[in-house]
Amino acid sequence: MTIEHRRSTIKEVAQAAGVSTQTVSRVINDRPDVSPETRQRVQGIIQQFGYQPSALARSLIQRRSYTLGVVTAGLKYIGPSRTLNGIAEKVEELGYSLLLKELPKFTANNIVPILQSLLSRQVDGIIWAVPEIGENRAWLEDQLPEFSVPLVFITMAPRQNVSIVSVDNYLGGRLATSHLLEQGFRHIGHIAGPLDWWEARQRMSAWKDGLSEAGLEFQDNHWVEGNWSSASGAQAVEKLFEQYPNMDSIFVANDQMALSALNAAHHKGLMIPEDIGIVGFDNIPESAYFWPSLTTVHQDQYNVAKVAVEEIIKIIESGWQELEPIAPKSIVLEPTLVTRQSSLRL
Amino acid sequence: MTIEHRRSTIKEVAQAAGVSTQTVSRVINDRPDVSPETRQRVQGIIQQFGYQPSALARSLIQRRSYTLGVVTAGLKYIGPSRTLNGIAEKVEELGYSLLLKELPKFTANNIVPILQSLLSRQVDGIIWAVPEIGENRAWLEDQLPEFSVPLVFITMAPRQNVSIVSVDNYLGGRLATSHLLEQGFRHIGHIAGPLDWWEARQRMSAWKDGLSEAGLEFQDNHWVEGNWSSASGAQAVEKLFEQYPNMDSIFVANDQMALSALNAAHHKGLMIPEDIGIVGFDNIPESAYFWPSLTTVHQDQYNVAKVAVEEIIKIIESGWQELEPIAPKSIVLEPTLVTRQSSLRL
DNA sequence: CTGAAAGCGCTAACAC
DNA sequence: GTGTTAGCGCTTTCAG
Repeated sequence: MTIEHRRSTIKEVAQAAGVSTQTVSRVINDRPDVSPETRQRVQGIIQQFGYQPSALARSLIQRRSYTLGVVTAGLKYIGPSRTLNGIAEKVEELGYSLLLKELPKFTANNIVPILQSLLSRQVDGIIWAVPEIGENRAWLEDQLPEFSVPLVFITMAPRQNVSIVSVDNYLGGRLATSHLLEQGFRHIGHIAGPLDWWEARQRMSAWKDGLSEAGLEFQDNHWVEGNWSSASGAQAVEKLFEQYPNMDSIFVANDQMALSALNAAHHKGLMIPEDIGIVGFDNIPESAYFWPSLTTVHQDQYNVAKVAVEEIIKIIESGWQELEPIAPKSIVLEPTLVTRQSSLRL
Repeated sequence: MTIEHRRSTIKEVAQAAGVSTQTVSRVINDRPDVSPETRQRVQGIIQQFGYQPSALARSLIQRRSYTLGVVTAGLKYIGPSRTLNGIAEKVEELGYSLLLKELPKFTANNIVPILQSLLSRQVDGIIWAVPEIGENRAWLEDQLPEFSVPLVFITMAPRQNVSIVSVDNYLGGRLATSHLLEQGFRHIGHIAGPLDWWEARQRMSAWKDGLSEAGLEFQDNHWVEGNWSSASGAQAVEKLFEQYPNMDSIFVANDQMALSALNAAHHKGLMIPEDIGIVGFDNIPESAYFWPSLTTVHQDQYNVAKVAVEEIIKIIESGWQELEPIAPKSIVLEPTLVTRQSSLRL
């Protein structure tokens, strides 16, 4: 089986087999109405020519490309790339292809051309895997009603009439906070993610609510905002120690920043978890090998992605079979707490 | 500007504007031979209809899709996803689209269908971003001669008549080893990556050569093989300490495994870098915040990717303009050493 | 069971 | 400047 330099066409195959192009079409589409002999002969020629039908021509006439568009941003971060990983695997598994667009910035606002580009290539659906930040969902309100293909969002605040698959970030924050309380920590600080991120806000609210339900006072200098990076975490933790001298533990909004918190504690000569307990968020693979190993909230981005793909393909297929349209819904997956040395003092 | 539910066609625009489809075509392609008035009228209708030409139909007739195929594997790892990040950004910048295929395994052997699928969608070129492992380049020998579109590989051993963009892994390994020697370490162990990976072998050879050029003996129990993960690094370093008791430093083939080496040293109560020096490879962003901060070899996967995209597009465009074909070449980028606390004892 | 005709949405090549 | 014809590679529809 070789890949011909000049790809052969259905016409050439038909001529060589002495049949019409429709007959070849029937063979490659496994239609029943071809005599066994004809089918065999045609298949022989197909093999011999290394013939492969043009997905392009097919998409054009069938109005269906078996291709999904995926829009992402910040692939250099672990979260988005893990998500893309899940999408790519699941899509492949279900026999679709993937057209990838990466936004130059998380908050890119001229998304119309991106969408146009995807639609002009006849994608059957679009997965929007860009985190919800600031006003970067504003376009949704005007555009969605007249949108021509199914659209599924990954990780954003629930909305009416939109299909969404998310991890419950609020629950994750609650798990982290409760755990620290159970371990006897009473002065829990927080290093937040950038608060224009929906996810960061969710985690922070959970921390606040966790404190207040435990009857603990919350002050504005008990938390500092970071930007997810280890570098920002280093700055944040420094400031937090200053602002909150009797702090005995920190819930950090992601593992990279938590790493810096561990690092800062070492520099100060503090013992972890005796002097200061630390809990992260994400459960990146390395977090089990931090020093000490990091307690963190496990969120399965990979699985979120797979569920999103299943959902959109379900919607696509149902539309194509003219079945009942599937109502948009929010699917929320639950994170879990992974307890390790950085917080366990009981 | 709205996205119409039913996408309009060139024919509809032509009718509405009272011209032929050809004229509309000229307008959307910015051809000069249209009168200003006609052009304006047509553009008005285009705006009004929200008309967007079908990239599919265009690709079909022009035999050119302005789409690149990219084949990757192991997106859950930092390296491949960083590479994809660079590819996606550069491709976007140059006005192309990206069709993404992720192999289920690094060593998947039935790559013909993958290639077929890409070619059947008329990609203008393919970037092969799967690491070279075991025999997973075997297909190249038979297939390449008759390959119909440009193909550029990222990170593999140089070969005749193949376009390749790589980081010089051997040089990286030499930088790491020399640095440890300069710092006065004389008993340098090595935690290798999986040796069916070309990159892992390069790094290891450099370590061996570095030792022997310094007149140091090398023994087979001075190194252990890992699989890039922190978990494997933890096992490897344990074994290495056993096998090589008077070891005073380790060159670890990537940062994740180096993290485990740091961790193991802490557990053993060893001081870093006084008792044991450690150097990693990759320079992941977190490595600056390990405890202590990690000396490592910086390889710019992002830049490799960008160069690869530039190269393939250069080849594509030249082919299309019927210029001199661009000869395949190997482009090798140089890594640099980033010195931090884990190895600096002078 | 098989083929001929028409056309998906667009553009190349030519006419006028 | 503009329109007509033909056709990219395939499938749909309908005739036989």
